[in-house]
Formats: sequence, structure tokens, C-alpha cells
Amino acid sequence: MELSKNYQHASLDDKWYKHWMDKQYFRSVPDERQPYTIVIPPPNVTGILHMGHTLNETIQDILIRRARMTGFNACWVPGSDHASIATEAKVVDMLKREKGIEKSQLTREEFLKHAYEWKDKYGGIIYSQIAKLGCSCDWDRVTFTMDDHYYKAVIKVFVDLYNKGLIYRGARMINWDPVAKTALSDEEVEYREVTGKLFHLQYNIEGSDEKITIATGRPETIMGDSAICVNPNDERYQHLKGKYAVVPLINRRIPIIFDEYVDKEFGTGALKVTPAHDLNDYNLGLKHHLEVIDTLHEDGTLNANAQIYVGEDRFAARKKIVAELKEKGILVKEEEYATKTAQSQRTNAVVEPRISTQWFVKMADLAKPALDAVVNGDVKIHPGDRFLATYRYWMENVKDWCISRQLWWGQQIPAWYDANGKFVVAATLAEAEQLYIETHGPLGDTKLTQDEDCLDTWFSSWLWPMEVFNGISQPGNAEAKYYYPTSVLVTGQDIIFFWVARMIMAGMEYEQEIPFQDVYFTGMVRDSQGRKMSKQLGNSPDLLEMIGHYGADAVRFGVMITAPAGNDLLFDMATVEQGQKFTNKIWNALKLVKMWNTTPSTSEAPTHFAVKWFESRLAQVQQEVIDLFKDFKLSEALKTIYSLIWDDFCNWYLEWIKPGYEQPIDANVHSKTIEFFEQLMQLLHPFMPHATEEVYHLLRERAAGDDLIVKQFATPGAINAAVLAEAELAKEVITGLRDLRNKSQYKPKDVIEVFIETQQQGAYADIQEILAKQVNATSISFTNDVVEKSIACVIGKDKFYVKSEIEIDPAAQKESLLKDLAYLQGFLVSVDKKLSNEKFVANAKPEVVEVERKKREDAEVKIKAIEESLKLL
RNA sequence: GGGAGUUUAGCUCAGCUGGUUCAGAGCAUCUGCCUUACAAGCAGAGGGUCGAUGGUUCGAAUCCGUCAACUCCCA
Repeated sequence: MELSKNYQHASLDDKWYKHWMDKQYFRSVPDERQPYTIVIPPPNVTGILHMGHTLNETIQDILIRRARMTGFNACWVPGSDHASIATEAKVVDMLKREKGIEKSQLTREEFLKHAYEWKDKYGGIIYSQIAKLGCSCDWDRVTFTMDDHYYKAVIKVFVDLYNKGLIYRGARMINWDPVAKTALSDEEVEYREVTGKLFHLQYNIEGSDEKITIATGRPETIMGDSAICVNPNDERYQHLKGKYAVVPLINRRIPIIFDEYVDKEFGTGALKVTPAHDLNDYNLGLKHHLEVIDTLHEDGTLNANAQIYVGEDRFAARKKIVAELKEKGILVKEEEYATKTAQSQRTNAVVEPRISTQWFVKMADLAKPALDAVVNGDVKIHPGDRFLATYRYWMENVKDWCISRQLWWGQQIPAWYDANGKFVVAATLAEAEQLYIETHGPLGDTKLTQDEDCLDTWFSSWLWPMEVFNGISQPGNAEAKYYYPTSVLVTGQDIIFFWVARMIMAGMEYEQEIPFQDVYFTGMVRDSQGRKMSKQLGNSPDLLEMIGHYGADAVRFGVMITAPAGNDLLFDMATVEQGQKFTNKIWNALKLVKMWNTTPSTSEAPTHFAVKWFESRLAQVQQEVIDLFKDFKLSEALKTIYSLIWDDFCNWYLEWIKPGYEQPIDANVHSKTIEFFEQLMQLLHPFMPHATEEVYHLLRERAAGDDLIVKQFATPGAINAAVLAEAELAKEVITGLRDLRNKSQYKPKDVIEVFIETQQQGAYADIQEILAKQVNATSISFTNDVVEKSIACVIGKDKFYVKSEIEIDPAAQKESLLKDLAYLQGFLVSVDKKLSNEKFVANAKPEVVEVERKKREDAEVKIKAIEESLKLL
């Protein structure tokens, strides 16, 4: 069969993916093998795969493929989450744009119908992209966080936690997103440095001509003021004890209170207290029993409590109020100051602190076992303990979790209210009614209505490792028992609290067991200039386009080769090109091996040294890779395999065994070479599955079912250290002689004769032939004397003389030798210094001292050899 | 303000528990080669006082202290 000039990924990616699917290799069913389970961190349904996902999915596929080839029953569960805020925003936007419908015109049911339609249309895109990457997930197990069983599981957990007293309803100062009209968790708020303005406003003191000047960044909230607070140690305000101030514009009377919370140095040292619109003020209000006056609507416009500018947006109102205050002489000073604004991660709106009734999960009790699980090392975090401190800090200072969202897209909170606000929590209306009767008496005409709000998406995804196996909806079922706890979770370090910590909590609560043994944190993917990849910057490459152009394997190679665990990686298209070149290199090695004709091996034919060497070298790397996987050092493993294939196999091994032009190759050597090639493909397969599978099938005829994806790894063979050392010597001498040829300006075709002066002739016995071939020498012989009319050099401990027809340039020769000499003499001085240090000889380990002595001897031998050569010139 | 991380060749990064597999790899650069597998290639080479500064030690990129710059998390 004629093989194409270069590796053609285009048809092969799909061909092999289809083959694996047809053979059901991704399918996992419980059996007697040990399971190796990964649940995908569900990307949300709104999305397309970006580079962060690509890295993530590639890592998972590498782990799962390696496990599948190592005797495990590998199960990778794909899925996606409903992402309530993001998705609802997109659906609302789509309805407005495409159909001219406002959400407010729709009932909940109508809206959800649109949302599901939208999800069906776009939800699948991400799966096809994951498949394009070559990911071997079990597509029969696709799970969505709004699936029927999943929905029920979430509700079940809510009811259960409520009954355990771990969920409560409470008034709290929350982060309010006035655009999305929903509460945000602290984690969904981003703080940005901005230059704000501090306005100095004068409030009249009641019953006097005196004024007190306060400084505020938010003059539009003065109508919500319920006190002015000063530091009790502040001399300036001592006399105002018991007095009242008057809020400008609306002339409301408020007390002057004293609290050490106030910083005397900041602003004027007097703080207006607005409990409804600032978290710190709210706490101050609680302490001093102040009135809470909420002056804003949920969309951020002023409400009737504000008395003035009612209905105006908070920022428009600010401008007008400032103007009015200025006009009336109340605003006495404006100054700039550095502050931070809180903005919604989803809508970018400036977050409004707001008093609101929300549902909360009590975290303290749940956090304890989850903290212990990590501290004890039951859950191991990679890399190292780097995130342990962060995790511990968060868990020890964990705050209650606000889980209600003022949205429809999500699991509706199973709380049922009567007209008076009395409520019960139950999974269904029927159960709710039953419960209501039991707790509050007969229903009579009362109709129970369900809470309008839905639950935070994370309140569903924290059950992910359990409920993808129906572990919550059908506790103790066979699959859940078999697959849970899962093996490893691969995810971004940015969601350690959102998700990882909470999954551990849920696991400990419902299974009394950790959800995964290992957590592998990936870093953030940035562009080659270190910028975060984002749509705005347009620096995120299109994945499908990239796969189309370079091939899935090249893309996988590109993201993996520079991806140390937990560190950000600077993504550069050059690495994808490197990956493509790599597949091409393998392809060409295949072509070479396939074009050889063989000659029957004679029984007396000694095993080729190259074969002996590569056997050991391969075993050595196989062991290294095992160790690297143990530590989740995947990028290191890939680098190691890359170098083994390209450098050791292609550049050394194949050159060593390569027969002359149109010459046959020894059958034995050839079949060993095919075997090596297979093992190399096997090692590489988890990283670059398509190309390796293709090459594996081209190396020889395969029986049905003999596919690389399921070929089990054998235990690495024995490593012969002596052979490895000999090969290193060969490489060193070859490189040294080639360098000498280069420096002497020999052309590749110019032949040379080589004479070796050595104490260890035996070491060259096996490699002599290889040496001759690799440096284009007609002969390699040994000598005890100086060889006339030759160029000399020292490589390792031995001296080499190179003779050829070409005239030699003694000046250049001399220069080169002198350079070597100078270096060696300097080296000798440093070694001597060490050895003449009595403390070193006394304290250092004997083997270390021995090594230094050896260094000295070698250096002396070399110096002597160079000096001799110099004399000849 | 509190905490974590990073700083090694022009760039991106390895270097575990201190000592010839400690100064490494890959890109990039330079030189020579279109050598019948591969120019998407081959063969060579150059390049770093391991962020700064003290200390521990016979010996420090590696351990400890201080400082600087950058990044992230939390308030």
C-alpha cells in the first residue's frame, strides 16, 4: 500500500471516533474489574467549548484512556448544567430579539417551554465539540442537571436539609443584581478598582445653627439614612451626644450615634448610616436598633420611601441629587478617592446591597467533615498542597450559602405558602397539603402556592458525582455503589469553593464518603501575551476550526505540552503546529519501517546492539511514565514520550538499524522494530488517540477487536544499565565526532578514518559498527600512539584521531584545542579546591568525595591528551 | 488590610527530600546539509552570577530571614 507523503488527519479523526463508538469502547457497565470513574465538570448548556474546556476535557480523556488500558473499567460520564442565571439571560434576550416577547408577558410554564426549546437547540453543540476532540466518554450516560430524576433529587435534598434544620429562610443583606433581578452569591460578584467621588454634605443639627459634614460616595441614598455615626473618641463631635441631625432635601430627623467602627481619618470622620443599602451600615443598624428604610425598587429605581425622584434610576437620581445639593449649598466639597465597585459576573451591573428574604443553607455542620476529608488526605489535591491552605481557610470561615435565585430556569423551591405567609416544605403539592394540615390545621379554602424562586445552579451540581448514577434519587443502587466514589475530578482552580468544596460536603452528607479520591486543578488558559482568553479580546481561537486545520491530536498535544498542573498556561498556536509536526514525524517513521524488505534472520546473527538498547530505553521510559501519571504530571509524561519517539526512536534507533539504500533488513530486527513501534504508539495513545490508532493498524494486519484503545499495558521489561551506558557513550562519541567534522568543515559526504586511544576498548565492541555508520567513517580502529596528520580531540575519557583526504587547518585546530584546555584547567582548579578542603573531605558522603576524585583524574587525563595534541601541531 | 502563588536561556517552563544524569527541555537564534521516511526534515553550535540581599552549611537554584516585582483569592 502506498502511504501518503504526510499524515492526513482530516479523514482519520472521524474514522477512528466512529470505529470506537461502533465497538462501544466508551461504554462502561459494572463488572468484576475495578472501576475508574470520572464525572465531567458539567459545562453549561449555553456554551461552546473554549480553550479552558479543551484543556480540561483533554486531561480527563488522557486519564480515562490510560485507565482503560491499565485494566480498569473506565467510565467517563458526560453532561451539562442548566446554568440558571446565564441561560435565563440568554433566553430572555433571544425572546426579545427574535420574537419581540418580554419575559413579563409570559407565564412560568410558557417561559420554561421556550427555555427547553432553546436548550434542545444549543445544548448539544458542546457535546459534538467534545467528541471532535476525541473524548472517550460514555455517551449513554449523558446527564443534565434538569433531567427529571435529577430535578427530583435536588428537591429531595432540599426537603431533607430543611427537615434537618440545615436550610432556613431569612432576611439578609444580599448582593442584588438589578438587571437580572436576582440575588448573587459572594462568589458571583467581582470587585473592580475605580476612582469614585466622595461628596461632603452638610446636615443641620436639630435645634441649633450648627452643621455636621459627612462624606459619602452615594448621595442618592441619603433618603434612606437612619443615623449619623461618629467615633466616640473623636474630640470634634463629643458635644453632639444625644442630638439629632436632619436629612437634607427630605428633612427627616435622625439620631447621632457613636461607634468605634467609624474611622476618624476617613472623610470627615462622620458617617451617614443607611442600613438598607450598605452591608456595614446594616450591621451597624442591627447593633444600634436603627430603622431600615429601603429606598430602591428591585430594578434599581427609587421607590416611594425615597420621597423624591421616585421612579428614577439610581444613577440618574444621583446626578440630579448632586445638582440639587450643590444648588442649595449643602454639597460643600467633592474629592476623588480610590474605591471598588461590586459588579455582577453575569450582567456586569453594579451590585446593590439589598435587604431581602432568601433561602440559606447552614454551612458550619456540613463543612466540618468536608474539611477533615481534605486535611486527612482522603481527598488528595493536585498539585501538592498548594490549594490546601485556601481550602482550609474558606472552610473554617464558611458563610451560609444563599441558594434562592429570583429566576424561573432551575428547580423551583419546594416551599408552599398560604395567604398569610405560613409555609411548609414538601416535594409535591399533595405532600405539602398533608403537611400543612398536620402543622397548621385544616386547609379550608386555603390554596397553597409554591415559592416563585428557583435554586442556585450550584445547589444542583454539588450532587453531580452521586446523581449521575442516580445515587440520590435511588440511594444504594448498584451503579452508584459500583462507581461512587469516583476516581478523580479535573477542574479549574477557580471553582474550588463554588463546586469542589460543596461536592465534598454533599458526598459526606449523603454517602458518608468522599466524592472523588483526587482533585486535579488546571490553571487558566491565557494567550501568548499572558492575557486571559475572552470573547471581548477575540484572542480565543475557534476550536473546531483549529481541529479542522491541525487535527484533534495536534490540538491536544498543543494544550498539554505546556500545561503544568495548577499553573496558568500561555497558549500559543506554535505548540499546536509542533503537535502536527509530531504526528507527521511518526507517519514518516511508519513509512520508513514499512518500505523495508527483510532478509531471513540467521540463527547465528547476534542481536543488534540498537535493539538491545532500545528494549532497555523503552522499559525505562515506560516506568517513568507510570510514575509521572501517579503524580498527575501529564505534561511531563507527554514531553518524555515525545522525546523518546522523536529523539531516541527516530533520530537514533532507526538510523542505527537503517539498512543501506535498497538493502533488506534482518527479519529479526525488523519484527522487533515493529513491536517497539507498537509500544510507542500505545504509550502515546492517551494523548494522541487518532494518529496512534491509525499507525497501530498500519503496522500490521489486525484481527477484529485488536484496537489500540483497549490494548492493555504490559509491565515494563528489565532495564539493562550497562547497555544504556554504552549507548550513551555511542551518542556522545558520535556527537563529538560530528562536531569535529563540522568545525573542520568536512562535507557530509567526505569520509574519515577514526582511531581511538582508550583504556576501555571493550566498551566500544558493541557500538563500533554504529559509530562508523553515524560519522561516515570507513574504519574505526584502536591505537596506542599519536596518529600523524590527523585531527585530535578528547571525548569522554578517550582520545580520538580523525584522518581524511581533506587538508587540515592547524591554526583552527590549535584554537579549538586551546579553548578546551582552558576550560579543563579551570575545571581542575575548582575540583582541586574542593578536594583540598579538609572539611569537605571529612563531612561529605564518601561517594561524593569519590566522585570528585574521579573528576580530577578524568580532567588530568584529558589535559594530558590535549597537551600532546598541541605539541603535534 | 489578610492569605496564597510566581520570579531559572530571547520566550514558555522542568528541576522531589541541599553534592556530575545540576545549571536542563522545548520553542526561537546561528552554522552546515534538498544524505531516497520526513525541509512539517537532518546534523551541529551559541546563550543563564537560577529576582535582590543576608543567613545556615564543607557545599545552596534547592533550606531559613528580609526586600522587590507580577498574579490570584478574601475583606
